[in-house]
Amino acid sequence: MSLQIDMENFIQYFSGNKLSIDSTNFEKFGLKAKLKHYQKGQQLITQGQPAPKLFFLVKGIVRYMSVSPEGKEFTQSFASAPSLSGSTRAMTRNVDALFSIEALDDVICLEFEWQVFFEQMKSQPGFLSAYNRLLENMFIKKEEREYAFVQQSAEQRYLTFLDRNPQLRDKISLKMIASHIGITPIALSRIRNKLK
Amino acid sequence: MSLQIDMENFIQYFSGNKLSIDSTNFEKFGLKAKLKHYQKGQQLITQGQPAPKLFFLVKGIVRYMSVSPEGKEFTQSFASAPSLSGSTRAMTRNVDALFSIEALDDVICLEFEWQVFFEQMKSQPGFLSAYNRLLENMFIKKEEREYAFVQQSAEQRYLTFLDRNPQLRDKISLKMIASHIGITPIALSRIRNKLK
DNA sequence: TGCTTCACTAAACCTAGGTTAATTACCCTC
DNA sequence: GAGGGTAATTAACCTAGGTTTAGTGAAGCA
Repeated sequence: MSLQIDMENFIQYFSGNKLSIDSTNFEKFGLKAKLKHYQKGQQLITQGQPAPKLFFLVKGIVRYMSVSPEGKEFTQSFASAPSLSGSTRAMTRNVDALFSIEALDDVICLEFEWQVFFEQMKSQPGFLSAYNRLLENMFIKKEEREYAFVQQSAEQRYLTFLDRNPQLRDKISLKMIASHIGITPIALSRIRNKLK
Repeated sequence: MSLQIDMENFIQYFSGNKLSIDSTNFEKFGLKAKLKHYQKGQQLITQGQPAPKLFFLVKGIVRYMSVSPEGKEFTQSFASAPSLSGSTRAMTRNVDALFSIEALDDVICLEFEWQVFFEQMKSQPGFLSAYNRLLENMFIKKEEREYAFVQQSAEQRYLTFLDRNPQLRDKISLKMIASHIGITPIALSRIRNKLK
């Protein structure tokens, strides 16, 4: 897989988010990106450590997860290629990451230094609007999740999850789904049993 | 309170968010804003209805709240002047609001049509960056809240709330705090009793 | 072939928080 | 100052989901 093709995907991705940049214009930017490969289980960023990087997933699936002081795992979200990935908080505020991003299968991605990326991109016409659009979407998703945690039962959250993420169904374990919807694997097993 | 002073606050607010616009530049924009007054209990936007407006709170406190199909209230958040207010989802996606915004005391605010506001502002140097910054902050807050709901007990969430919102403490009822941290007023009363 | 590890399930028991209902304490307004 | 609302508290009881422990089956490995 050539870098050229990856950049095409990247541009495509942003185009879908209403960013109009022609690819020649974009090429010089490509030089700043590293093409990386992560094996299943490896971490792209690590909880408690600086995470100044932005990733563009070309292939594979990742999971955002953190471990509480008491040792409980929580899965904030999943992301599958093609998509942008990284910790907004850690990148933009220059603080340590509150979660890790871990590869759920073999992952190929482009890696950018956020500060450099943002400095270069913010002058590109349309970039800031595309980034706004992205942030709005991210915010709206979190809002929906907040609502689900407070107003819905675990069973409802599980059904919603299945409904919205059919492509993940066979890729991730019950344990991960459970920690994403905020219950224990045992509780999810009970729910499954009840549903069938 | 003159409109002029309100615009000053508004500019000030954005300046704090790294937007540099000189006030003369801004004046022509001011003509598009309506200065509004809401009595305690009135709604700025209403759940289930279009909410294309952006508000700049000049005075007062509001609460974002929704009622579930089963009739349970949930308080998404509070906002006190000076700050921007509105439903990101409803404004930017042109859909009905999922929550209401209700005045908790007498509220004075500037009211903008989001579409017009955004169209005019997006060409102002610095505005898109300021808006990005705002969205990032909003997202990070929701992330923290998501984490709290999953990893913390109701008691911990209550203590965090008190800690972070000392200015709200005497302005809002126990019922509202309870519905904000995701429990019933009765449960919160028990927690208070246990704590004292 | 056995040994280990990990994913999932199942049963028994526990607890945080929900639900219902009663009680007090306030404000209102008439 | 008598009624009617609403806010907060308390107690009794209930339930969703957590915890502990045990068991099964598949995957990896010596």
